[in-house]
Amino acid sequence: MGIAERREREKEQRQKEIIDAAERIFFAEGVENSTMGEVAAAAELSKGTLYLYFENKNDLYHAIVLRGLNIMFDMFEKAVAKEEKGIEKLSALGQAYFEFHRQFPNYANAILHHEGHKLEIDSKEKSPYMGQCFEAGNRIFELMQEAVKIGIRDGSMHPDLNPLLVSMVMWGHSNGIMQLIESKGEVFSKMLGIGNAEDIMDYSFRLMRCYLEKRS
Amino acid sequence: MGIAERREREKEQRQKEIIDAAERIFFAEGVENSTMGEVAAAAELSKGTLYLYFENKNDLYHAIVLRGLNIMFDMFEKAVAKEEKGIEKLSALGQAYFEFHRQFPNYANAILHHEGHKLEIDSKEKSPYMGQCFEAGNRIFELMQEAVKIGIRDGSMHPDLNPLLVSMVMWGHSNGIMQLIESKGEVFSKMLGIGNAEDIMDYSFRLMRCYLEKRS
DNA sequence: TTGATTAGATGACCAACGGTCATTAATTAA
DNA sequence: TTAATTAATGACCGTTGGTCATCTAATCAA
Repeated sequence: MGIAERREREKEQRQKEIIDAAERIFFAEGVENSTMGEVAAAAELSKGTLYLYFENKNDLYHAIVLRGLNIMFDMFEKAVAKEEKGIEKLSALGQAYFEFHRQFPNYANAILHHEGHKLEIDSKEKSPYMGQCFEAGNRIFELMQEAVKIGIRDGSMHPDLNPLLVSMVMWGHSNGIMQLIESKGEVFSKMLGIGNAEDIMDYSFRLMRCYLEKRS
Repeated sequence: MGIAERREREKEQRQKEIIDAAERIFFAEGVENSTMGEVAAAAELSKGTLYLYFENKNDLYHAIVLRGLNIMFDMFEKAVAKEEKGIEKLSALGQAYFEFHRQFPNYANAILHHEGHKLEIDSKEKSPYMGQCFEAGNRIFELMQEAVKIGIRDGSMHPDLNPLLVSMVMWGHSNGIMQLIESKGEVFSKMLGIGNAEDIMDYSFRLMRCYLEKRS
């Protein structure tokens, strides 16, 4: 029964090709300024075919976001693995976060954009890829919580910290900074003469470390 | 020569009425799900008339954002005025920020959404209201910087802090947290049993205070 | 008072887009 | 060879942001 499997592989391949094409188009012009027709042309398919593989434009977009989240998760996993102490794990996560934005700015922006949209709990409009993004986000989130817990246990972090809350806050803070850099970084650096993205990100992480470290 | 002035007043009145109508529509359904036709109907005008007062839908949207930014600025001004020490001014700013979100969630969301969009330095597409939003944002930003400078001068804040950078970071962090609450707050509180928006915001500000206070 | 001038308002109209579906083409099964 | 199933198509649809020739009414000049 090799035919069914081959069909399955071909289907996945097609899907991958469409996402590749969508990345080229969306990243070049922005999602809002891109049309499904353009993506179809880039994938050398008809527009209707796209809808055999994705529910709608937003679903296709979330397929790209999912790729980004998976890359991010891999980088985060390696970051926590290479350190022993909890506080250092978190510091490594911060570096990995920045490194991800440096290496994959397009995926990073896609994620930021995705984060900015309200996620209904009983989402009427939850497309398949949107759901997968939600789960991928949760995995990343659990990675952070685990690091905080370890940090509290090994004494490198303040014992009063609430792992869940502090992870939320760190995630929010990091994305907020990244979004600020992304949206206004150029304006700030040209008008106010402050450094590049790296400097600002670095400053932010240094400040964030203040509230994580065990205060003597 | 009262006619020209009356005309001017009437024009401003019409504009105000259109923005009022747009708020009703946009806030109820979300900008993306609202049409200019709906706004026109709500304003009891034809669609074409809207374009005599606003360049496009986005410009009209930014007129709403501008209202929000002006309210925020007023609240921030009062907040810094009522405290003496720099660190307390900043703390009051944090409270005012949260209070703004509590009192004007619609304006707050509009601002968050606006913050998430890239601002080109030589914006080809800078509409009138978009430009005014940029300036209003700068005024708010200067308010924060001033508070940090005062805090450093009066010794209530760490002397090594860079007013410009730390204001940027605070603004980014705050918006990041608010966006997280807005987009995932419900999910988190229902799934993970953590508190409401106020708790999270409060936790965030308490942590942020760690990196502002003078460390002994 | 009246005709000319001007500014504001209109809504029919257009192009572009996301999304659909009856039809066609190709592959597999009988 | 034929029937049945699956994949792909592109003409088509409804909606939307935005435009523009036309109309209306207030203002002005005489």
